[in-house]
Amino acid sequence: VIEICESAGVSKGAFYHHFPSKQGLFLCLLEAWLEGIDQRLAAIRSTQTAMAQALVHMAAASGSIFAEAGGRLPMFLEFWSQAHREPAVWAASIAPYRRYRMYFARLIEEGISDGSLSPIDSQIAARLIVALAVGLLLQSVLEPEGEDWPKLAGEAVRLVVSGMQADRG
Amino acid sequence: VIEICESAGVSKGAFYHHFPSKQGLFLCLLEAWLEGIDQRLAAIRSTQTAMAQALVHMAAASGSIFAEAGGRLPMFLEFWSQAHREPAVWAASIAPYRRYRMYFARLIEEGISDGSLSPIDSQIAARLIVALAVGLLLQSVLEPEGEDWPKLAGEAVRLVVSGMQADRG
Amino acid sequence: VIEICESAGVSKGAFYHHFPSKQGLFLCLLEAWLEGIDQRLAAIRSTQTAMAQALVHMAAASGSIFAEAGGRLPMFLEFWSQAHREPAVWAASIAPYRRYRMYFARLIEEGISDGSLSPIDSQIAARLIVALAVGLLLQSVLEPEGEDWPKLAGEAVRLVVSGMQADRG
Amino acid sequence: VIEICESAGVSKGAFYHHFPSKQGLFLCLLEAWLEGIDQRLAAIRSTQTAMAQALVHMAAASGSIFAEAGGRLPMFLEFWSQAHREPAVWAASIAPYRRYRMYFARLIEEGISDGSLSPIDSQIAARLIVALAVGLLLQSVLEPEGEDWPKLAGEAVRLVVSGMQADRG
DNA sequence: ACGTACGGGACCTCCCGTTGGT
DNA sequence: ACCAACGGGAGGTCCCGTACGT
Repeated sequence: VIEICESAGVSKGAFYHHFPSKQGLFLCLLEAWLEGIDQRLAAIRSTQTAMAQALVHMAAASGSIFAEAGGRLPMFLEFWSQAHREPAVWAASIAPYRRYRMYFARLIEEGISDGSLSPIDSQIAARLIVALAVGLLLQSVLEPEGEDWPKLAGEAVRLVVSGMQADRG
Repeated sequence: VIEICESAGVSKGAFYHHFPSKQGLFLCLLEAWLEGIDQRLAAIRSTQTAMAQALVHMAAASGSIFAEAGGRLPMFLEFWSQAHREPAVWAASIAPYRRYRMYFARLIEEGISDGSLSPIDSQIAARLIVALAVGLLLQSVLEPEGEDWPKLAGEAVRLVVSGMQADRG
Repeated sequence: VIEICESAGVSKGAFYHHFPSKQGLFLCLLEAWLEGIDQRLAAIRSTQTAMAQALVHMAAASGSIFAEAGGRLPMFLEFWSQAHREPAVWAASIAPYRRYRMYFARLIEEGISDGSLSPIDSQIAARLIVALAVGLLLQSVLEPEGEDWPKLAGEAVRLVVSGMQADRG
Repeated sequence: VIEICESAGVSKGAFYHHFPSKQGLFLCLLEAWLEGIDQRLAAIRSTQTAMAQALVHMAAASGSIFAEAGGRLPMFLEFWSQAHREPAVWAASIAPYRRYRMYFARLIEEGISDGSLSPIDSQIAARLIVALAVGLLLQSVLEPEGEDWPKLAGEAVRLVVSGMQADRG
């Protein structure tokens, strides 16, 4: 907290006037970050009619997400490793996980409806997408250099979508 | 550390007699865990001729891996969050990543050779596999209940392999 | 201080506009409280001719004093504990003690004069009265429920006055 | 806590190795203090056959109690003014109050049995005794100089016992 | 090999009082 | 008269690792 306040050029008193706790700040930052991601995803979704194409575009356009993750994920990892014991904070921290799972499940169902995807299990596919995204984000944070992560994400999702189109159960 | 020692029924003195530090213990645990995984992967690989099938079997047989991962989340989080400060931890964190990436890249190349997979980019596919595995593991430890993770992993990998077979670039 | 202000529905700015400090408020409250007590004691005293009866009536009529004391415990504790560090607080804490001691000493002397009390040491008796009053007040705020404190105070003082009448040194 | 540790010549680490919290230390000290008082009271009680005399002796022999109070009560007052919000600590802090009330109530009942006291309400009389003791202790702490508190306590209790013997309800 | 007591220091949180503005 | 934002610093707690004994 001292470090944060010094970076921001304010005092600890000011910090605790604006945030109920250190975790309160992190939850705010998390929320703001995810909101930005949501907006970008929604924007991409609205420009595409076929869901299969929308998913691929989302991955390919994930440049800003990877760029931001480099600065934020480490912070959140540290936060989570501390907040791990407090149920309330913990619940708020993993809620986004579930949200994205539902979000992508719905996208996939729409993709099945519009015919751009095979009739696969949307829940499984959504977990796959989320796991892939999280896994790639983690890798990118651990090895930020020497790899074009957005491009890799695009290719990977293209491959997965390819499977979603080909799969016959 | 105290918590760990109490769980084990020993004292801190005994702990520091066997391990150089807390991170030292975690490194040991990680190493032992990965070694076990390696052996199981190798065993599965040796029973299958077609690589595509081997990958699916690996995922489907991941029950013990998921079981062991449960409760290890704090360790992972601590590792990841410290990887940015301590080079030793960073090295230990990414080494397994690299190893599995190369391992799966080779598997995929063999799969392409034996015709069970399309001629895709093995590096990209390997990263996809690793990211998917890590992402699913993370999901499983975040929500350990109410889900058959090994089965889900099997389905997910089947979907991905399906894509690896269908993909034409 | 924040708590006080929130209870009052004002802000800290308003508080420090009206009071020099937290202790300043407490001094005001103490003063106002004691003033009210003084008036009530004087009123009772004026209705009684025999001092022994006056004392018993004062105790029996202490209902409002006990009622007001309820919830003031934090204030008393803060006062007492700070009296050792800050001379100003110390002075404000013991002044009422001294005043009441002298007040009751005079009452007792008058009681001896009018024959309603034995010729006891008025200083000692006054300290006894004050100590008893403070002790009962403290008990009442520690255990506000399940006890009729004014009645108990009346009985206790009757007992003490009984001793003051019987005592032969 | 820093202050305490510096006085004791140990480190904070050592402190929290021996006590669960600062309040834990205070509760230990309180317990030790009260235990000493209990022993002295029991010793006096055992040397006297008539309870009325025992009470007077207890008060007259309270020199060590007053002497110790000067050093400890301020500490406990400060402690209580902080622990005021925590129910568990608070309960442990006021329990002695109740214990002494019961203790003296029993003493008084024995005094009534042995004929050295009139048949008064033992509960009321016990509260009176405790209130008197606490009130005198508080006064002695606030004004440690210029007064022979043990002697005053002896005289006061003699007066009260006098009332307990004379009282006819 | 193992245990107890301890050192040292970081960390979050709290809270009184001030300040500039309205 | 009143308020939000803030400064400054004390304070309790936690926890990794060490020292010394057995």
